Amino acid sequence: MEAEGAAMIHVLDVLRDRGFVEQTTDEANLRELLRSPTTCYIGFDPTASSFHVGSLVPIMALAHMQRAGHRPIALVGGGTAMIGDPSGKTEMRRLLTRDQIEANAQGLKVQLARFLDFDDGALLLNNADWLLGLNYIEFLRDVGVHFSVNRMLAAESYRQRLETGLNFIEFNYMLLQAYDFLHLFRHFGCRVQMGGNDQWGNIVAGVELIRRTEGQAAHAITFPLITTASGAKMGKTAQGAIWLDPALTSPYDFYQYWINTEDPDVERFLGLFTFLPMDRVRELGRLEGAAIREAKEVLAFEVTRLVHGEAEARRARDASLALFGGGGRLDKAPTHEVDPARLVEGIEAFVLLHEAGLTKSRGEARRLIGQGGAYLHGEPIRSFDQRITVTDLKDGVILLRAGKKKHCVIRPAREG
RNA sequence: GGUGGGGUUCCCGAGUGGUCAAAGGGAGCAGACUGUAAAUCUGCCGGCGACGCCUUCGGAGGUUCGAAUCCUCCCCCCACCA
Repeated sequence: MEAEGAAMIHVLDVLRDRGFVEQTTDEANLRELLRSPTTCYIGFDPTASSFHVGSLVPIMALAHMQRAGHRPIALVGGGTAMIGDPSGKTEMRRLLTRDQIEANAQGLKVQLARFLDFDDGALLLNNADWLLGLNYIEFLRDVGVHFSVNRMLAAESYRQRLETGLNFIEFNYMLLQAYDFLHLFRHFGCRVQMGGNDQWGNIVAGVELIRRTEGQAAHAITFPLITTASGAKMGKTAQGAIWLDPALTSPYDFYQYWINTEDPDVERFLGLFTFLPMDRVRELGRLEGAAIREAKEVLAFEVTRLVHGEAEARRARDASLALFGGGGRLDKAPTHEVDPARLVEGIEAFVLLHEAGLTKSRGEARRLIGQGGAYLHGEPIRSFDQRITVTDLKDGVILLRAGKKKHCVIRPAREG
């Protein structure tokens, strides 16, 4: 790989350029280290069977590493998940059983495989493999000795929790994560750990542990906390998290999430969540006014393609264009089927709106209609009990809309 | 274990016998304005074929014509002390 090395941009610059880097340990040495193939890792919590958009940053970072010729390790925290990382969080996490964690880890691997090539060096490990068998006394003697409680208490990650209460099990989290790093260093020659900036203290604890026990240098790279321009956490909406699993968040909804990106975030997100060349990213970022929608379409399409594949991305885009622009196909749009017999009689609008999942209750549907926010084929529905019947079918479907963005295609169910 | 303070609708947080489905703020939703963006203004914001009915104020009982509000027991949380 060194053949084209001269022309290649250093990974660190790639990451920095794209907005991945918040802080690093001693940059000169890190930079030197990364000139040759290096093993690096990021830990992921198996607290669910799917990643959500918030995990895309570390996943992309690992992918960039592999593209640059390094070996990425995705470490599933099967052991640490049984404890719960207190970093930055105000409440203790609920503990999971081994079975749940195992099942979750399987789901995560499938998703990671879209970004990492496990046949070409990338590894998926589970720290339960070495943490669960630890002997307490030995651990205290070998690892515990290297930690100063005073320093741990000074760590930002523990400071907040000190005010509300931090229990002993959580207090040990830093030691275990440091031990993970040491283990990976010993068995896989891993020298770099990456993670969110809230992990800084934990990562550096590992770096120090390696230096003290092995006399070797290891490094840390942390990512900035990614929030939207208005301060919301990435991937969280009022409806819940945006998942990568298509069974939890449909490709259409996933695509819509990105289309609705706030203007000031577009360029930053293109850098973080796509592999588009930065020249192209900056070019798209320069678009202004309504033209910036074009950049959002590129963003939405690219991210959806990475996560769900080309075909699904196209279908999501088609459905989006069909519902919002006209033209395009409705195949993948949200759909609700009703019994044709009921359409002959007619279904009250507020009932149908609720059934189609456009409102949470019938009462909400009534209010929506009352406020003029419910539409039938683009026309406001006038009264809450207006009957929707077969005569409302157009091209075999009825298009309902709640507000500006929530659509549903009503289809008569086929007898079969 | 002791003492004191708490658990209210998605979140924060008022409310100490009726006027409470419960102030205020946030979040969310809709309309206007727009570009499927942001900001702003206005309205909505437990459920129900609905000017009424039903279910909510940690849980279970009780007092009362009437309880989120009073009493009893229980559960949980926090602070200080041990």
